[in-house]
Amino acid sequence: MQENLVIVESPAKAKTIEKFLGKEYTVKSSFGHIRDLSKKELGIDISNNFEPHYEIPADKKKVVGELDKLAKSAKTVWLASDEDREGEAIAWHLAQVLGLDPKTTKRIVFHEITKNAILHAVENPRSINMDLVNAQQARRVLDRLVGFELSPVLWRKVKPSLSAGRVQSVAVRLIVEREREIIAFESKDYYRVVADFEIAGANGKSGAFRAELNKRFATEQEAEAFLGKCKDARFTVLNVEQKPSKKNPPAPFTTSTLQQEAGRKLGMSVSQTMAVAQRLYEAGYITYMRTDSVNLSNQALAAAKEEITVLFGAEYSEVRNFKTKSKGAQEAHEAIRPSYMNHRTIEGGPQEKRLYELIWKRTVASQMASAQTERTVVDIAVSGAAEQFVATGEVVKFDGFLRLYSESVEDETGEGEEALLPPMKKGDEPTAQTITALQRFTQSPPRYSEASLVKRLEELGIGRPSTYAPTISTIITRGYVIKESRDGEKRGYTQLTLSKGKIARKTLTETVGKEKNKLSPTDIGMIVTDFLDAQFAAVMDYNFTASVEKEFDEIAMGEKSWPEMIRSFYDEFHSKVDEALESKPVKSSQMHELGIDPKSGKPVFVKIGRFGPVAQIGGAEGDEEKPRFASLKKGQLIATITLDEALALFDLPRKLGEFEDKEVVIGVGRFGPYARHDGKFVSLAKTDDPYTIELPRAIELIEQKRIKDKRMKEPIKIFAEEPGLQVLNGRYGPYIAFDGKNYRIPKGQEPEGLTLEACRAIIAKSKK
DNA sequence: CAGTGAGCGAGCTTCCGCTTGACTT
Repeated sequence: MQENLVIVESPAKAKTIEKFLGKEYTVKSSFGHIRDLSKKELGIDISNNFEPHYEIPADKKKVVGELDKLAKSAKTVWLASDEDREGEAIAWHLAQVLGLDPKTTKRIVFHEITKNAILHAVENPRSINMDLVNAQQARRVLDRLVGFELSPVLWRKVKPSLSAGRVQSVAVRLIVEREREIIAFESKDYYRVVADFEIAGANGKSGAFRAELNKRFATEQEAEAFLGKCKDARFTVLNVEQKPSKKNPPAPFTTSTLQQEAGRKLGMSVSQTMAVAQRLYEAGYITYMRTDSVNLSNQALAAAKEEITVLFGAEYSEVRNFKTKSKGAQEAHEAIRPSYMNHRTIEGGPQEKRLYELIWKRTVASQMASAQTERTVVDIAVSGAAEQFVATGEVVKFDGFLRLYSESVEDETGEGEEALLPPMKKGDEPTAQTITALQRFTQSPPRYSEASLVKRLEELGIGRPSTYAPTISTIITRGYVIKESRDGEKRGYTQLTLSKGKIARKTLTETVGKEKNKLSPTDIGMIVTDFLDAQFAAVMDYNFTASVEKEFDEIAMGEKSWPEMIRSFYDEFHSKVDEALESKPVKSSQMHELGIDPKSGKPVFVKIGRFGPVAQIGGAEGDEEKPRFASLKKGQLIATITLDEALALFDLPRKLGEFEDKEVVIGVGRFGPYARHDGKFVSLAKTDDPYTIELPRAIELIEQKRIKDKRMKEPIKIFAEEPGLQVLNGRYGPYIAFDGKNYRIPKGQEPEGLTLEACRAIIAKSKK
């Protein structure tokens, strides 16, 4: 009989802890929650104090069965789930399901996976904190009520299969509101003036530097007038100011900041980042990746200090403790950090390596000295003008953490580069080589990226580290939001240059609005947001989560009863649900007229049709002829599409001509632009434009596809001894086909290198 | 799954947070 059973949430954690605890302890994992409200029904008895009905989901039965067996035969069961609301609830559900005796069941917690922390926890067990459990039940019940009452309202009033919830609906609202700001934004132009100066140095060598005028001009005329004044002006250094400044390293990674930096520096999506981090965690390279804590264990602090001293010298080390700023943080874990500070790199795929290195650098940098810089600001007067030029320079006196890491910023403008300035003093008279007035434009706020949306949600205290990635995928799969890149448009701008006493005017072009993987709302996203906002303002409020969190905290402190808290929310909420069910359905089929089609003379409409947003020519009242339809492209909105854009949609499908006596047709389908020939589809390349592509190129694509298909069908490997066994290429990668059945090849095995014995082993193994 | 643009209307859809495999050809 096993003396002790310890139950944690994660299997990787269980493995590590088992090593620390020795032979008398078996450590198992619950794989997260083991019970939940029914999947199909509400699972809450509203008239009976919101009594929840919990079930063990089908995919948890096995784990629970195993734990039950072990618990029955153990003398002491230790519940070691995380120390937060959800962890406490997991412990309670385990105690309930496994029928554990409160007297012999011990609840233990630790924030870091170190031998000392765990031994200390084992020496200081407590019992389950029911107040904390109740706070979790309140959270769970509230989310269920909101989600399962709002969603059916949407099915009835807007469209089937839609969803709404405390987190996702607010996430969509953020994106909708940002889009509306962008639509309403009117860009204004202005002129900024930059001068390239030269100044004679002490040793006869001259130094060059750049300065910007402290005033921006509203019109070209004003800018030109100023350049005119500069023609014969004298430039005098008025003031030189030097100020030391200090830059501190950023805190170690949390889930949210890791997602942001991996997005910006490595171009990874939020879900990619989490998948790679999961692999690093399972391989033992990093600590747990779903955390809101910036805390590092003492052991980690000491290891970082040692590593920094070895790599850069003791003067680069500075031990720092960071404090969590984000709302609602529960801090059950450490920050995301390398398990071993002295492992600068790891074995693994390129993504694993890069993400690990990022985590390593960020963690180590957080324990490094501040960077010391000296900023110099020089004001330069212009004779005959009130404006002044300002040159700023920055010299790094001591690089500190910058030697290892600098945090990136989203949507950098690239303006205001800071360089080293040549020595100058008051009264010096630099000469202006060229003075340039550049037309610039004010910019609309940027669309959210996945990571910047996560950042905003975290600031609002909405969602948890484990839900950021799933929330994004939910709002995309529901069709509320799309992730899209835009090429941008060309725009001309004016440049005035004063050089050698003459002003030259030039028009240059630049690309604006180029975006990669940004989030924007769909028409349905906008309609649902407006509907919910009008009917359920309380839930859609950005502070809703924060205010219910406050109440959950009061429940956790034992100051409030959870059914009472839910009751005071629910009664008003439910009456709003009833009201909304009485309201008129949202007129999603309402048509907006864009204008007249010049070819047919008929009106052009856009509306939400059965299959989404659609443009329509004709079909006005009294028109006998059948209207023509064309679906809007991804990213086009009913609110903003122009007549020309709508008309362009009718140019597809296009017949290009014939190839091998069969028609070649270009269209745009669910998977993007395609060429259709002889009943087969070939996707166009990213560089091909469906509106301009010509027959020879389409034939090229069709022939390429044929070669590829043929290659796919050819077996990777066959064996003379066993002709029925083949290694083939399939949709999901290479696999083994044998005796009418297919077998996947385990990770880490090269399909080309498989021997017949190895294949048979794989088959035998999977048959078990 | 690569178009579709009605009128019999069944039965279905959905939340947030904790955690990982299982498994498609």
